[in-house]
Amino acid sequence: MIGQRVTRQRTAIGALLDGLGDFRSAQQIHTLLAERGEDIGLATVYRTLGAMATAGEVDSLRTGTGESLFRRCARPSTHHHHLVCRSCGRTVEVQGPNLESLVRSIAAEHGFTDVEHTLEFFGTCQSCASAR
Amino acid sequence: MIGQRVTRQRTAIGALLDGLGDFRSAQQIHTLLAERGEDIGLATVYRTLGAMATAGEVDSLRTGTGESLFRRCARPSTHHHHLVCRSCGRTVEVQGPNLESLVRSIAAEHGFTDVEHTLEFFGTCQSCASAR
DNA sequence: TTGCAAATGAGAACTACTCTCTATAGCGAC
DNA sequence: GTCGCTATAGAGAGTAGTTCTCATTTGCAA
Repeated sequence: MIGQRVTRQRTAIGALLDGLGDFRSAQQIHTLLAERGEDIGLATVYRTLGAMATAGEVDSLRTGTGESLFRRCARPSTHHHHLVCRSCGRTVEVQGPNLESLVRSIAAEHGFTDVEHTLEFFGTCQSCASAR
Repeated sequence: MIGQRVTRQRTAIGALLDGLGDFRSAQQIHTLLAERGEDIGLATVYRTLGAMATAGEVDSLRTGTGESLFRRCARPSTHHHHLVCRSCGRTVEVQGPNLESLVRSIAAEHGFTDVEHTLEFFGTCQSCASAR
């Protein structure tokens, strides 16, 4: 997993993420764990999710309101983007345009290095739209 | 400008943004105003920038750390993206790929509506790279 | 079984932002 | 010019989300 030790907390967080298809906030994950009877500190949830995101084991993104969302992705290593429902978090992986060459050319053109990009799509999914 | 009244505060914020090419946070703008002798409340800076962003008078984006940055753009109405230096905020407007048709097709494919997208580039500019 | 560093948890702290409420001040009418 | 209405401003409290601190616990190699 992340560090060197396998703990009850990390195992529980990993297991929860495996059974969860959609993006969830750290707070939601904390609540879901509590509902499963896993009493894990919020700080530990944040720490673990952060470490997993750094290790590339989960994908993370930020909503327009500044909240971080996490999700275990089917294809963690390959580059992809997400279409996320802004009300329920339902997530679809989408194959974005290939931006690698664009990134390289704009970086070179303007003398920038270490250029990263963020591309995410937010919308309202069918069931949330009809629920309204 | 935004609402109906022209106030000292709004004029000062507008003038500052005009002389500023790069993305700045609300807090930085507040500090810059104070350095110019404009004693304007932080809440007013936030309110004004928020209103300007809603009105399309300034562009806003969020950094990876969840901070909102603001900038008066050369082409406010036309759709464009930004390459932003993560240490000094230096900004270049870039012509991104045309995502409109992609957005429409993925929205239709997955039954999503009101789909928006965010695409920003963050890097290190030449002077910040050599300063290190 | 022991020792020790990694990991946890509770709660304080922090950051960025928003709200509340009273005072101030644009600006159209006179 | 001045009056009056009400949009706007400012101070400071409040909020949400996240991170830090530090004492305690625990995984795991020896």
